[in-house]
Amino acid sequence: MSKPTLKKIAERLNLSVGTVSKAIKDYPDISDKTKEKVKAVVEELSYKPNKFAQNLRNQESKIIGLIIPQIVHHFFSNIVLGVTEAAEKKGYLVIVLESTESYETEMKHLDLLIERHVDGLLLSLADNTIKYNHITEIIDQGVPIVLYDKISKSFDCHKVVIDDKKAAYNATKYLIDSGCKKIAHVRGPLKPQTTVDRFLGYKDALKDHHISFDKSIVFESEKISFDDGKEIAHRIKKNKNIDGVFAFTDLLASGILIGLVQEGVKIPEEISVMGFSNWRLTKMTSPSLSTVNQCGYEMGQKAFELLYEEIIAKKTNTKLKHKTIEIPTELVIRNSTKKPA
Amino acid sequence: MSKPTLKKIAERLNLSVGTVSKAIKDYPDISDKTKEKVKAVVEELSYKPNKFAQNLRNQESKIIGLIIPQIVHHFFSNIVLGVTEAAEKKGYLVIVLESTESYETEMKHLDLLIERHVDGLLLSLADNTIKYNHITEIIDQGVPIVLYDKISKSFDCHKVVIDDKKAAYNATKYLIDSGCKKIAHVRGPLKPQTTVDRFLGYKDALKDHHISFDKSIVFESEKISFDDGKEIAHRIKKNKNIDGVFAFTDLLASGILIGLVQEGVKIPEEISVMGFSNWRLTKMTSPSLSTVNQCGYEMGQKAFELLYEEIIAKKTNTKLKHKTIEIPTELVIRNSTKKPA
DNA sequence: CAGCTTTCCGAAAACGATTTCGGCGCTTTA
DNA sequence: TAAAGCGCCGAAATCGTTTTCGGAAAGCTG
Repeated sequence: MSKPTLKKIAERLNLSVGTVSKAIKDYPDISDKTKEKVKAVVEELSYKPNKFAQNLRNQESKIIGLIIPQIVHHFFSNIVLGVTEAAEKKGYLVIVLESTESYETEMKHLDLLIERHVDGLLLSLADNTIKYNHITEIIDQGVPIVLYDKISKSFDCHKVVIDDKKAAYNATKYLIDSGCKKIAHVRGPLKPQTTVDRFLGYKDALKDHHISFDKSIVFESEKISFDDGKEIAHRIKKNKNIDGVFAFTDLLASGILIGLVQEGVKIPEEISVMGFSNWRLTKMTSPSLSTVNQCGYEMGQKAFELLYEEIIAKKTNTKLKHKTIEIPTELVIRNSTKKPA
Repeated sequence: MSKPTLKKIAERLNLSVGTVSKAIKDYPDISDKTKEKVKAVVEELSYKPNKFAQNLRNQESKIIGLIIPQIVHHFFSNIVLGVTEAAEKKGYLVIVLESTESYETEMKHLDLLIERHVDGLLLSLADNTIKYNHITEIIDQGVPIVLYDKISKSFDCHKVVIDDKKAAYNATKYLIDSGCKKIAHVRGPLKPQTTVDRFLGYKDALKDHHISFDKSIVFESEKISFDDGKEIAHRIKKNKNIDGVFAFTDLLASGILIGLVQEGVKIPEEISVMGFSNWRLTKMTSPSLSTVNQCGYEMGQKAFELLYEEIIAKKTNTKLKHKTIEIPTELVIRNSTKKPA
């Protein structure tokens, strides 16, 4: 009738619960004969150990927490997928919580997860997180944690990142190689590391190819919206010399692209447009948008694998050297950029 | 030092664990004086009850399971968000698992969640799920479950759906009202209820407005891809009379839209295009795509609320009449459709 | 003051699984 | 034959909380 337990199996076989438990887990001090008997009953009743009891006894939940800035976002939902699948393979389930880019909810959700005794945490910092006490506290408590995507160098743990600078460098280089002489950059807000790194990659590429950096054709978008992109497109068009645009992210890039098209600019003949992130929509604009692919799925996988290392290290009481892994990016060339000669 | 427990508080105050527990939970048989003393210590040590022990004792996990066809999808990730936030308000956390539209993984993941003793389940059926034994078993076990989006009428439980038929009716009606005389429909595969319902809504709208149904301008897309849409656009263009298209989903609709534009068709002057779902990208095509908005967030919220009812009903041993809630949709009119006179 | 009700608290039994420790009975060895 | 060894199993503590039941002490009545 009700759920089978060790006790019931034990009573049925005239054994003690301890013996049954050990038989199931193949302890060497149980004879093969009783092991067989026990396993037969286990099979028959399709016994599954009670997770609540296991959790309490073993002091582990086999659950990890994943804090994500916004789930409604192609890149991030891919991360969720990568984490979940990697975790499942090792017998872990995942609780996902949004920080909505807010420091307060980040803290609140971190607390919620700690309260639930998650075995580990995966965290991407909210944009307005500038104090890290809540995180160092967690580390001090000994809870395994891995940072991904938006990280900080202020503390020591495993990290997984996109090499934004290198990716931006390559994107800009591609524009140069395809003949662009005056390449504008549309960047995001000042603070987040990602916007800074992409800007630096852009700058480095110019420098390495002897194109002088021109501050006046670096546009800053505060809101990073599609409409913002359109508005910036207008300003770009006014500057007759610009023949290439590298945008901080696809949302902006697509706004710029559509904006330019609507103003009658020929893409890519007159202006090449390059985005960043490989959002789903980039395939569907016309012309389709060249961009940089960030593999969220892979990032999620790697992040979990590192976390798993931490968890094991904690169990076995070993200290780990913390590393920072870079997930490679790749250019996805579509029709918004000219082909190199 | 280590985590505070009831025992430690009890020892410190020379009380028994039972008393401390009851003091914290404001049992009437504890004097106000001891309650105060206990609560002071609780505050001081910032005691949090151990969830593992609570779970075991109370036989509840305060976790619900959410099975979703594909998380990497605007509509579904909004559902995740709606569920998570509603659950959080009631003290529940959510474990999200993908079925990837496969019957086998749906079963596997359901099992995984049951094993973890989730307090309830939210499920959207995979497309190729045709047997329901695994679900009726769960219902028989007494696990609260609510079906959302892709449901089946084969068994009795709370359900939350979009009224696809009505929504499709309204979308088609809008095309008719704006002057379209020959409206094509691009539908998905035969089986899923959603594609059938949308098709029926389309048909009904034609009938109510005395437009004869023409089987030859109903196109079926097996893969439901952007490229499929483009290919169908080609076929639509060949049929000189078609002046309106209602597509099963935005992905197809955008493929059709872009396909038609590339073939030189003027949108919406020559052909109006209407999508379904209000994907993010619909704002960004040119022209932007008119569509039907499905509010995933709201659906997620409602689904959890119903599940919560079930959970409470189970606790209090009451039987519920099961209902099916319809989440309203709305037309989002952009530039791919003519304005009604 | 006997008998009664309150008021307040403690003991202890759950919830199930895990693991240590010890011990019984049998075999081996000197 | 006594000592030592080994194979096999059980008892019991433990994880931390919840809740029932009972009982001691205090207050109240007639």
